[in-house]
Amino acid sequence: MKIATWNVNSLKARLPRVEAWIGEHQPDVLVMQETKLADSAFPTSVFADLGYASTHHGNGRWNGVAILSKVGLEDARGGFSGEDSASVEECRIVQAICAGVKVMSVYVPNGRTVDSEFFEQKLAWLGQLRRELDLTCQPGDEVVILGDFNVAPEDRDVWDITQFVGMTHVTPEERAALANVEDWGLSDAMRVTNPDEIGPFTWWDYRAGAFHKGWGMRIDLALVSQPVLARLTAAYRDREARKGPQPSDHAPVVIELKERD
DNA sequence: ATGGTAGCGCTGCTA
Repeated sequence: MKIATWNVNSLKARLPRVEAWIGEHQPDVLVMQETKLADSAFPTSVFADLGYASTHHGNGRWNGVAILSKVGLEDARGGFSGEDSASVEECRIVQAICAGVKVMSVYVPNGRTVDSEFFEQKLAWLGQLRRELDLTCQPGDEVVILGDFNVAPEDRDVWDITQFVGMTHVTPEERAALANVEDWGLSDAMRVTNPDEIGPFTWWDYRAGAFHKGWGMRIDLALVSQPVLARLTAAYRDREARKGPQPSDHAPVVIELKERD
């Protein structure tokens, strides 16, 4: 079972590349972030023609998350489960059961600057994500949270930590909020399969030729529960997808799971 | 060229 995540930075702008990527990589499940679409504009039929059931949670201009699956899509639901969560959620989470695996597509708030209200909202959002796990499932379940976390878990997950003094994505507060999610019972799949590497990076700024200079960050993650970790055979990012005309600024991350024993 | 680029959508916001 191949599960992929990709922040597409506008599905309208990226649809041809997404279709091509699906054709080449044939994921069983593909989750996306930053579709920037309203639900009514989501190209359900395009993906259906490719063999995928889909669910989308978006308002239009900002954010927007989706799940595509050709192995079943049950109990699809957008937003957090707790009451009064709509204001904090902002069309940044959608989930479904795909072939018995609880799959979540998340787009964690950017945080902008450490002294802003948006930074506090980012930390609160990650707190809500932990609460969602506590409320809706157990660590012994098969759970995968994939998406753009906008947090680099370690210093080696950015190209030059000295460039990040006073910046978001690397602060102890953000890393603690991410760790609090992982402490529920999740492992960072890419780090498990690449224990000694720098990165590998999944995002490069469009500006200043950052991609070609290697100025990237590893902020797109696949967090897996222990039963999923036991099935994990590979985790990687597709750097090729960042190349060529009109790329997203993010590369897809893929995990592969063996059949259940 | 003294921030840069991309997307949305039409003015500036978000990343």
